[in-house]
Amino acid sequence: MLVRTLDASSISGYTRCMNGSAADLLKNLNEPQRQAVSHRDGPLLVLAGPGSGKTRVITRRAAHLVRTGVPTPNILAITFTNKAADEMRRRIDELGVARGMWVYTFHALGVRLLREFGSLARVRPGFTIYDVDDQIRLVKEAMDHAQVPEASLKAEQIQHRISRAKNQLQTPEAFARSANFSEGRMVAGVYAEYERRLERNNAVDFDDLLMRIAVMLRDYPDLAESLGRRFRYLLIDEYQDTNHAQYLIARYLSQHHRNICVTGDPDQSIYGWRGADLNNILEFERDYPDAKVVRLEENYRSTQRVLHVADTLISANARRKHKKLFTANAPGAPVRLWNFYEGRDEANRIAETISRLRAGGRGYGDFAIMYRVNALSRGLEEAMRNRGIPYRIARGVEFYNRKEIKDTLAYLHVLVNPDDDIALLRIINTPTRGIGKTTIDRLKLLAAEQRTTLMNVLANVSAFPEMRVSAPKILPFVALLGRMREALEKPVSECVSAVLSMSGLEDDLRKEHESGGEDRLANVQELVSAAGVYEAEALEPGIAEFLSRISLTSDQDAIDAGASSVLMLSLHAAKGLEFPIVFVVGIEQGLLPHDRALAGDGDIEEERRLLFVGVTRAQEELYLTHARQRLIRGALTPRSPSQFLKNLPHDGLEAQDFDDGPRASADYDEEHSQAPRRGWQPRSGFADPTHSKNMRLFAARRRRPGDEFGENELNIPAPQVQPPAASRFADWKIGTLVQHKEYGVGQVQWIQPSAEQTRAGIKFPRVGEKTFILEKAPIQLLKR
DNA sequence: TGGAGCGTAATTTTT
DNA sequence: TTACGCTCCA
Repeated sequence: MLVRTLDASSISGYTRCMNGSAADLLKNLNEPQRQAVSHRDGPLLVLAGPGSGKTRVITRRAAHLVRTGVPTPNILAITFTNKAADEMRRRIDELGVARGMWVYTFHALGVRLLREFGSLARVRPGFTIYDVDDQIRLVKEAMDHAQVPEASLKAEQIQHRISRAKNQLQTPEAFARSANFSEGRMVAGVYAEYERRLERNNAVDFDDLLMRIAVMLRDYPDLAESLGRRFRYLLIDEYQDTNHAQYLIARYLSQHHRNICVTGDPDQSIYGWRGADLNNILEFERDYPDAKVVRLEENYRSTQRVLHVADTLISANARRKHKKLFTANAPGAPVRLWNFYEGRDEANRIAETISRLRAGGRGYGDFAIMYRVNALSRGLEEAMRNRGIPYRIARGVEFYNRKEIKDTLAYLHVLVNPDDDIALLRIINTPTRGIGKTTIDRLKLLAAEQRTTLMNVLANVSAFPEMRVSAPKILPFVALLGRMREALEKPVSECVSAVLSMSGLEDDLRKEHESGGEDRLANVQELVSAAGVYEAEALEPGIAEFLSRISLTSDQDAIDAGASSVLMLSLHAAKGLEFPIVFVVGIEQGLLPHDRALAGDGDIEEERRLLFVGVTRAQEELYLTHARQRLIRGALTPRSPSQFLKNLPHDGLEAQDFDDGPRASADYDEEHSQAPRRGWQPRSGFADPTHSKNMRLFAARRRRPGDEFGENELNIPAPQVQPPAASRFADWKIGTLVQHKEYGVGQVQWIQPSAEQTRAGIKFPRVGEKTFILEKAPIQLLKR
C-alpha cells in the first residue's frame, strides 16, 4: 500500500530508447571493462584503479542495461557527489537513455524517500535539513538544556559522536546502554535531547537522511521488498567510501534481485575519518559469495613512471585488494623529489617551474598544486602572485558559511517550516532589532517549559507577563514574518527578493558595502538569480525543494578543472580529477601523515592513500616536495621528511636537493620582495559568487573573458568596460536570465560588447555554456 | 543590547 | 596567522 506511488505509476510511459545498439556500447573497451559493462545478473564488484576508465564503464553499463531491455525506472544509480550524479546523468543521456532513471547521491535519495514515506520515519512534510553548522548549534542548545558545560566536552566532538552513532543506526537508548563511562553517558544524554529537538523542529540532519532510510527499510520489510522489486539493478559508485548506514541501504534495496554492482578502489578511500568503512568493499565477496569481480588495472591517465611510483607507494598498505596497475603509455619524465631549506623556497621553485614550463608551451590550466591542509596554500599564493601566475584555489570550509547567504536562507527556512528553531534563532535579531540575549534566553526558557517551539512562544508572546518588556520588539518581528509568509505564493526568486528587502538584510548589506566593506550584497543577489535558474529548470519549482537542493549542494560541486589558471587544492578535493602536471607539497612528517593520524586516532594507511590519490592525479609530470622548515600558524617550525618517502621506489625517481641553507633562502627573499605586486587586491574585497556554495548550485559559475585569472587579477584592470548605453543589450548583465529559441532558458555568464556586435556566454541547464553574437542569435530577455 | 578587545585553539570535509 | 567566542563596558 505504501509503495503504490512509486511502483505502478512511473514505470509505464517511458519509451525505451532505441537509437544505437547494445553492441555499440561494448566498442572501444578493454576486456575487463567489457565484462563489467556486459555482466547482467548477480552481484558485481568492479575494482577500478585510478585512471582506469571507471566512469565510462558505469555509464556504459547503465546504458547497456537499458538497450538490452531494462526499463530505466528499474535502475537506480548512486554516487557521492551531485557533480558526479549530474555527470553520470549527462553521459548516460548522451548515450540516449537517461530519462526515468534514478541517479542520485545517497543523501538525495534519502530526501526523495523521506518526502514520500516520511510518516514512517518521524518526519512531517516541509522538514528542514540541518547541515553541520546547524547540527552544532542544536547540540549546543541540547547541551544547555542537559546542563552539560561546554568546558567538559566540545559541541563539535559531541556532534561527531552523535554522527558516528547514527551511522551505526544507534539510537540514543542504544548509545546510552553501550556507554560505560560518565563521558559516554553525558553524550547519550545530549544525543537524546538533540533528537527530541530535531523532532520538535521538524528537522533531520545529514546523517538522518541515511539512518532514517536504513531504519525504515529494516522496520518495514514490505516497503523494502517493493522498493527492492522496483530497482532491478543497483549501481553504486565510490563504494569504498560508504559508511555502515549506506551499506545497509544498499543491502536492503538489492536483496530482492541481488543485482548490485559496486565500483570503487580501496586504495582511494580517504574518508574513514567521516565514517566510511573500508570493510564494505574489502568484504563485498563475503557479503555476496557469488559476486563476480572485475579488476580494471590498465591505466589510461599517467606515464609509466608516475604509475610505478604510485603502485610502489601503495603496496606498503596492508588493507587493500590486490591490484597491479599498468599502462601502455610512454615511460615519461622521471618523477621529481625535491627537498628545500624552507617552505618559501619550495613555493618559489614551483612558481618558477610553472613559468618556465608555461614558456615552453604549457597552459596554466595544466598545473595543479596539492597539499594536505588548506593552510599551505598561503605561501604558494604569494609565490604565484609574485610571478604573475594566475591561480585558483578550491577551498573547503571557507565557502561553506557565507553569513549573508545563510541568513537569507534562514528566513526562508522559517517560512517553510515555522518549527525550525535553529533558523529562527539565526534571524530573530538579524538584522538587529533589539531582541538581545536576555530576551532570547527567556523565550527559550518559555519554549522549554511549554514543551513547544519558539515560534509558538513568539506567536503568543502577549500571553506571558514576563515578556511584557520585550513584547514591543517581538510583535513587529512576528508581524513581519506574517507578511513574508504571503510572499511564499510568489515564484521562488521573487520570494527570495521579498525576504531580502522586507527583512532589512538588503539595506544592511548595501550600507556595509557603501561604507567600504565587502560586496556581500552581490552574493545574495546571486542567490536570487540562482533561484531564477532553478525556477526555469525545475519541473515543479517550490521553495521547499529549492532549500533542500541547496542543503545538499557542496563545495566539491564547484571545482571547475577547465579554466586556464593553476589550481591549488587539498588532496581530498583532488580525488577524481586529473592534470598534466601535478605538484604535491609539504610531504613531511606531521603534515602527511598528519599529526592527528600519528597521534593514533587516525589511520596511517589512509594518509598513505591520500598521497596515492595525489600521485595518481598526474598525467605526465609529477613533483613531490618537502622542506626542512616552514611557516605554520605564523611560526617557523622545523620539519622532517615524510615516512612515506621511504615507500617510494628508487628507479624512475629523480631526487634533487635544493636545501643549501639559510643564505640561499635569504637571496630568494631579497629577489622577491622587490617584485612588483601587480594589481593584486586583498581577497576580502571580492564578491566572487563562486565563493558561496549556493551560487555554484545551479551551475551558475560565472566566467567572463579575463576571468581566467581567478581571484587575483593580475592584469591591468580587466577591460570590463560597459558599452555605450545605446546598445540594445544594455540591460543584459551577468546573471540575467534569457530565452533561446532552441536551448530554452539560460543565464548570462559573461558579456563582451564591442562596436559592431555583442558577444555573450550563456549557460543552459541541458547543453551547458554556449557563446552567441547577440545581434544574430534567436535569443531574448526572459520575461516573467 | 551590542560592539570592541582579548584569549585560545586550530585536518581533511563527498552530503 | 587567523578566526571565533567570550567578557567587559558604553
